Amino acid sequence: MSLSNAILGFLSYQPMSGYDLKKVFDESIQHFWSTTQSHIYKELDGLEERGLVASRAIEQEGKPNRKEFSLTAEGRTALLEWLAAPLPLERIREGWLIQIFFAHHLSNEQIVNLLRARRAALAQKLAELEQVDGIIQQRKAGHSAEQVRTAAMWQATLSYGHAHYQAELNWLDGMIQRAETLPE
Amino acid sequence: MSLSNAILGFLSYQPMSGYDLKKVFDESIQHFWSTTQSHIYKELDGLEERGLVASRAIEQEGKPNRKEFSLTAEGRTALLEWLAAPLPLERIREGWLIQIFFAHHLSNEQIVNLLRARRAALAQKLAELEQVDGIIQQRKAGHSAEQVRTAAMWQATLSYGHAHYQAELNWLDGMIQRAETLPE
DNA sequence: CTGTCCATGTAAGGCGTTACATGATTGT
DNA sequence: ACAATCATGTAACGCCTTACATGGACAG
Repeated sequence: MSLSNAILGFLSYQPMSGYDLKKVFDESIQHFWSTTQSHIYKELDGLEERGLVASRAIEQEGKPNRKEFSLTAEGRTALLEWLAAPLPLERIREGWLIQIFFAHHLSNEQIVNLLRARRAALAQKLAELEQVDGIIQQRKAGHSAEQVRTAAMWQATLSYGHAHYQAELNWLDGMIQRAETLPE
Repeated sequence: MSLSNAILGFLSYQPMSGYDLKKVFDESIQHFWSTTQSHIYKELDGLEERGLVASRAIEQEGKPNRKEFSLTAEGRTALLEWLAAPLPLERIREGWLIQIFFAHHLSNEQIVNLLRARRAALAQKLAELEQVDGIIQQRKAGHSAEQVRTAAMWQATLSYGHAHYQAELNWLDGMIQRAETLPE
């Protein structure tokens, strides 16, 4: 559901091939939604069957032919409907909390190692996020209402990631202290 | 991977049937990991094939027979190994951020509605978390090192959820303000 | 001459959910 | 009378990932 709507969203800007879509995914929403080429191709098939997108073949010289997809009127309607209706909350699903839940089987030192390793990985993700911020600044050039709105929403997804990583970092710092003084 | 290790984790306390496992899942880790009975049964089959758990049939009167699973020595080793090794970070995967990313297609009012709806849902989840806290207090009775450690880790998963919900709530409050004054 | 870009896909499998089937016992 | 609890599973499907296949153009 999310993937197909993301595809509709990108096609609302301009017609694109599956290959193009993979690139824009990686450039703009990869920090909160990743996907694979094969999945995109499959999903495009489904979308076409449902009449939400239409394709046309484009012959090219020196390069493989392209299959370009564009939004149909129904596709645009479906996108707008999906955008406007609040989604049900997905519950937290963090495999690594299972580790924490049963971590009392480990030594305090092992627990602290676990937490520190995660802290380091998280700090690196945060740094990567800053780079996405750079990309947004580059693209932001325009001043039309539409461009300001688009940039604001992009930035919102970034600050969401920022807030979450930062919250977890703080939690980890507190946990590391507590784990050090647990009765063995 | 996570589910099978969660099962091993619970079996490290005592032998249990698939039915029992579903209950302890719902009582203790449902706030960050949900699952279904059918999935548990399937996973138990796999675990038994791999020699990490062993089953025995127990006949009962007036009730359906049980199939009780217990950890084997290999199972215990596998659990301890899995617990001690840091897991790779799973990337953020929030379908609803796709909504936000393309929300510039909506009116400011619609965007604010979206944010407020999520805010309400989130506040309710937070309240539910507080209830889990009550359950922990009940169980905490003992004072042995083992009991203190177990309770501390349980509580840690709770405060993790708390931190995340609270961070998102704060983010939402900021976003609602910004969305109200976006150029249309 | 090695690797990356362009471009489209197939096949297989893992993880997870929903719906369904069965049937006795106990509580309201 | 009706629903919940106890207890185990099967079948079908959805979402997603990994690995694989193909092949020309172009840059180092």
